Amino acid sequence: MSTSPATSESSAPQSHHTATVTGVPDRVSTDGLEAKYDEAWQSNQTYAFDRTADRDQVYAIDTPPPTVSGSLHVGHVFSYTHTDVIARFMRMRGKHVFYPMGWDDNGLPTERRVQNYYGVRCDPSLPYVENYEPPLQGAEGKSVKAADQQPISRRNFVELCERLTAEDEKQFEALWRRLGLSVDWDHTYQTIGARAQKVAQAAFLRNLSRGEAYQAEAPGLWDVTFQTAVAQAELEARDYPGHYHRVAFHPTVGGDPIYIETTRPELLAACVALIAHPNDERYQHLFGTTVRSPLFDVELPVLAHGAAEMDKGAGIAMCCTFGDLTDVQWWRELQLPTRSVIRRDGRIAADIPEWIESDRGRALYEELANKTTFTARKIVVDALRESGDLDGEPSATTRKTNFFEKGDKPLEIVTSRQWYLRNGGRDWLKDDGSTRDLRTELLGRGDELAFHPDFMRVRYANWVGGLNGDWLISRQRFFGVPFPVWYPIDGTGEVKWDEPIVPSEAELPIDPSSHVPAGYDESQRGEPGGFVGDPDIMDTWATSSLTPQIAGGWLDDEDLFARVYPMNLRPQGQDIIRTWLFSTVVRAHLEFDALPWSHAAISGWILDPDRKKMSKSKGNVVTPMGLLEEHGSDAVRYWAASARLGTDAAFEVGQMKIGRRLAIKVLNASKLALSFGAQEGQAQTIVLDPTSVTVDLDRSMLAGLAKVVDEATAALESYDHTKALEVTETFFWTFCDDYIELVKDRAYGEGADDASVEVVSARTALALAVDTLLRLLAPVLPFATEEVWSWWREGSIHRAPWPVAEPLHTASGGVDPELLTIAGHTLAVLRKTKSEAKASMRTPIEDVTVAVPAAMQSHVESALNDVRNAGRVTGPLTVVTPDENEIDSAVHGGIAVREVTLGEAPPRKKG
RNA sequence: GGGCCUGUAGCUCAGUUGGCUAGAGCGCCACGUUUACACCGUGGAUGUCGGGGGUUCGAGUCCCUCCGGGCCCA
Repeated sequence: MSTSPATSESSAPQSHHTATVTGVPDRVSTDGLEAKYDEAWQSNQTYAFDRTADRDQVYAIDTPPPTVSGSLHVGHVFSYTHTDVIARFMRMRGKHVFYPMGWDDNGLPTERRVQNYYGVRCDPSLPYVENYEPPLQGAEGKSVKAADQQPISRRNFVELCERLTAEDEKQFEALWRRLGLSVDWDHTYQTIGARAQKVAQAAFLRNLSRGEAYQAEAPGLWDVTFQTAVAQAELEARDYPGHYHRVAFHPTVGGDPIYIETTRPELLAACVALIAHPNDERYQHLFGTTVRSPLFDVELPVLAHGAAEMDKGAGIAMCCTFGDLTDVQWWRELQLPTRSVIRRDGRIAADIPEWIESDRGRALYEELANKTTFTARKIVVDALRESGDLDGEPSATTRKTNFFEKGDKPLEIVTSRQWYLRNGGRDWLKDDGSTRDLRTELLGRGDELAFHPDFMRVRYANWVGGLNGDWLISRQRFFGVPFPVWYPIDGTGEVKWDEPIVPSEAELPIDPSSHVPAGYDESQRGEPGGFVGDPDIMDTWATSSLTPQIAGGWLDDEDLFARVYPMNLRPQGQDIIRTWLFSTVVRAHLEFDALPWSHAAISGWILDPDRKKMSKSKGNVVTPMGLLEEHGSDAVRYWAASARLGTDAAFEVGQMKIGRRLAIKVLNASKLALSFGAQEGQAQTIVLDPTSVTVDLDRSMLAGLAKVVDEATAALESYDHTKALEVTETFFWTFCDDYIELVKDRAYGEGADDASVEVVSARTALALAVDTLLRLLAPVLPFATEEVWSWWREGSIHRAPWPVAEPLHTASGGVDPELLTIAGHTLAVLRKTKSEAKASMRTPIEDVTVAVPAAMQSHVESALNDVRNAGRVTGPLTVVTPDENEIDSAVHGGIAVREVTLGEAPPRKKG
């Protein structure tokens, strides 16, 4: 290995190289290569980014930051390998690859883990404590009760997070290094780190100043467990068991009761109207009239709205504040009153609402106050049953209900003041009265982005087209990036939410719970005439949507940023197109009016043998490190690289074994191909001069190789690593099984010193082929190819130029690549006669007649000497022309042995 | 209910704008330890291309329909 700092080798044609073969071991092995080359690559800075490179020479990758508090699984290894293959290809193409790695330590998983590990809880109202030491260390597994957790400031909490995740990061990095990711480890970032906070806060303030971020008091989805608002992108619809209750409402003017069916009778007190479809014949006469609710006796209008489903339940629904999103729609479009009864903790509000006037209604409500929805439901249903307003008994049903993806209780809808970021989900009427169609603009960005595979574009378009609101970015949690705003408090103690005080960008990052806005001092916090910090934090995606900016040095290192942004590639999974990919496009579009990257490579899932998505809960999850140790990194990479982008792949140990075999074959075949001219224990010089290749069979092989180079290059250029691997691998096996076997004898010649043209032709062709094949395989098998490279070349193969077909085309002198195929078929039929005679391959053929279709005869003739040697033909080999009807071209191209006389196999050597 | 992907050998998958007799690897069977390789080599067998219909001289490929699997959105 060269110890000089890595630079790209000159892209001079490989023909000018003279290589000295010195380090071929007696026995080759893939074992230990990972540690050996990880260290070499690190000390040689093989993957260091050259930050003097201009933008057009740079290939920048916006790597998905894995969640550090989680654990890496096989799926990570799978998709990260796809990215690394492209990174290595681009690097060999002469690009300066910017390939940083991030750690996602922002968000609920880390928050919970820090709480349990250290026995603490974040309370932003507390002051920062220097040199804080938590009560517990490594209490993981035992869940610490909330009451026993020590409350600490947000800054202390973040510090503990960084302390805990530092360990995780080390483990993650060790795995990535062992896998052979060509990441520049000097460029790492964290999503809760100071830089990320600064970028997230600055981007937010810019959004705010342009009117892209705004606050609104609005009904929204709310998780009662985590007590935070939840965005559309975090929803998950799940089947949830419930019961239909048929409940009677009574017309104010008297008459037959009207029955509705509801799954949420506990919301009866929050009912604001009954609503049916305007075309529903059954309810025409009721529109415009009023009814009284049972138990609570509240007078309610009967209204018509198209969103009422005629074929569902009774066709008429009770509209509450708020049972579901349709209730919100009705509330907004029909200007209905707001009658909330559910608190943010999911319990029924304590105070008796003023709209309930009857004594029995108020008495019943008192029973409900402070109860959970579950208990409240029982009370209401019992009361309905008693009053006779429940028709029949509740009937079981299953319905789709919205859940927070990390939660396990159905979401409620509560009204709260929240921050929103415009994302095209809602019409944008600007202050000056003009409108902006952000949705169409963002759909256009989706069209602009090159998705691999292309059909993934549809998922983006469907999501953007289906958005029903702006992006809710505030969360009522404590751990995360705080909103960098304060609010003035007027003389009466009223908080002026509409007049946020913002810091300058230079002050960022700030925490409004401990920093003080300019012009105030700490004593004024929370006081009339003073200020109060925004208590909320940002949605983690509000930071994660800025990874290209965070990794690229935006606002801190504008020189770097100009060289790497916008980036070239966003690799990720298909599940987060709606979140990570889309939100990143939104931020880049708003801030820079451009895409954040030009390509998106979407990897599929790993499925277990039952074709189910592999998951931890299945219990049989293989640890990635164990996998790499068992099979070797090249082998695991081979398995990953065998699966196309966008396609789910089976977890297949068999495929890894094939990869391992390929890696070992690369070592062994290269060892042979490079050592024909070697003297025992001496260095051997190989001149990689294509003009030395003079024999037609050798030229034919190079012609085939040239085609492979073209195909593999074209495939990788279009992000089809599978195709590139397949054509390369197929050729490599032909090279081993046919070409090497055919030329072996000639390449040995009369010994190492034999410099006859035929011998030199074979040796040179072998070396050129090894040189080319190693480069073609280097992105998938970085370790084995680097090992071979170290035997005879300078520097790292991973900084060597990607092969080009032109010199190989020239060297082939126009010889048909089919020649090798046909010579291979001829050798195969000779082997077949021995195999069928159950004879050793060493058995000499004393006399043989081979039928060769006329069109192929000249090719057979030109390779005849090599064919004879490889087939151990010691006597006459007669070529005859078969009749048309005798030719079976499906078998060995139509070549067949007619008559054969086998000799006596030489005696076995002693083992 | 809408959208997207998918169904090819026992298994995992290729199969280009429709074009000769549908391929590969694994596994399986038989043979063979030849100075690169037993973590090996050589040879062999293996198909209702999910079903049905249509377009075409010709369909694994295009169209319709049905069935199965997966994902996303209602």
